[in-house]
Amino acid sequence: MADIKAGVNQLFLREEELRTGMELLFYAYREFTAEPDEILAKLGFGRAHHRVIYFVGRHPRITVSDLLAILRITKQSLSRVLGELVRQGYINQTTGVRDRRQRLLELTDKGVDLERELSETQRQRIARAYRMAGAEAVEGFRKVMLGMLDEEDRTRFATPAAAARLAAVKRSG
Amino acid sequence: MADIKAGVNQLFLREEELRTGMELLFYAYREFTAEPDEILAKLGFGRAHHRVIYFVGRHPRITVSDLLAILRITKQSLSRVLGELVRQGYINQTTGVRDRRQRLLELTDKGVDLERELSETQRQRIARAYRMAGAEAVEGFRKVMLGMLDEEDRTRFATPAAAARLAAVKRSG
DNA sequence: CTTTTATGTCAGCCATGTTGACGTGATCGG
DNA sequence: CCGATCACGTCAACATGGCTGACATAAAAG
Repeated sequence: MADIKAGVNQLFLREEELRTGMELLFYAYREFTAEPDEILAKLGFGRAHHRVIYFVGRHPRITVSDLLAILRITKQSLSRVLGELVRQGYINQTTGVRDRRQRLLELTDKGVDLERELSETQRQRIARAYRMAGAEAVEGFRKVMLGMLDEEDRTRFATPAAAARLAAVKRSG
Repeated sequence: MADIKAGVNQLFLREEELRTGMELLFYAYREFTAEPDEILAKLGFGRAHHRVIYFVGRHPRITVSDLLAILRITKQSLSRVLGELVRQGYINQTTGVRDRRQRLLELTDKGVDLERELSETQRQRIARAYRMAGAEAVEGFRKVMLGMLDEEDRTRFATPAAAARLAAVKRSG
């Protein structure tokens, strides 16, 4: 009897704990995107533009295919926002050297400026959270977040060196 | 000279660390929503329906205003999805007793079933991440995630007791 | 030389957010 | 008790950003 009650109670606590985790993710993500969204709106851009600018900034000379794999959207969806960013001078396209079918993407100076402005508030938010929580908590945060990813994506974060090697192999324009 | 180099390097490490955090959030959220989205699509629903079902399930007899405050969308946007869910028998509306202007929302049995099905994969994903990371890491995860929220939202998670009291006061239909 | 690949483009659809205007019934404050 | 405010609903129009399907071109690969 005591055993059963303990079991049920533990199950309840467990579910409550998991739902708290789900909600933390929801609220954190919502607030994480709110501030850049305001800046973007003034430029006539949306969150999709931000994602493109961010990942092109993060992976200079990335190919369109690789960017699509990160974003997990269709090329038609990407082309709309990417096209605007190129036409308005935030992103450059250069033909790949090794493979001339590729269009390698990179931020212009204007693009770099915008990227920094957009991610500034986000970096500050994370920096604040890291400071408040402490180094040990940050390590725990990373472990849990990594555990949430599928195996495939986890490799992206395995070791910076490994990720860099991977990226270099795939690029090599 | 050595001091300057160290400073610059530390700045670089710090920014790299923050960007890794940003990306973890992006990838985790993306994968977190992917599986429920598939189930929803089969029913002709979208992620917006999921959010409504989730939070109504989480806060039985919640008012429309309170739900709007959680979701941070307009009532017109909410009414579209909420209306569908009510018409299709996933959610019940009952007139508030203390304040007859209110429409208190709660899941029907059908709604509870769908909610469980939708959140099942998400709970599994979090449970797996928690197991892999360990109890101490989970505590760190929670600390960091809380630090990402604005003060206002943080209170929602302060202590379960406080949150329950708050909710009870606001409801009391 | 044929096939596959990387990319682009046109057209149309859908989900979900927005603003603005307006209506109804319930509550509240003076 | 009456006017203001509040909770909620609804109609209309629009924007963003996903999607599918079809088709085109140039380069690489076999």
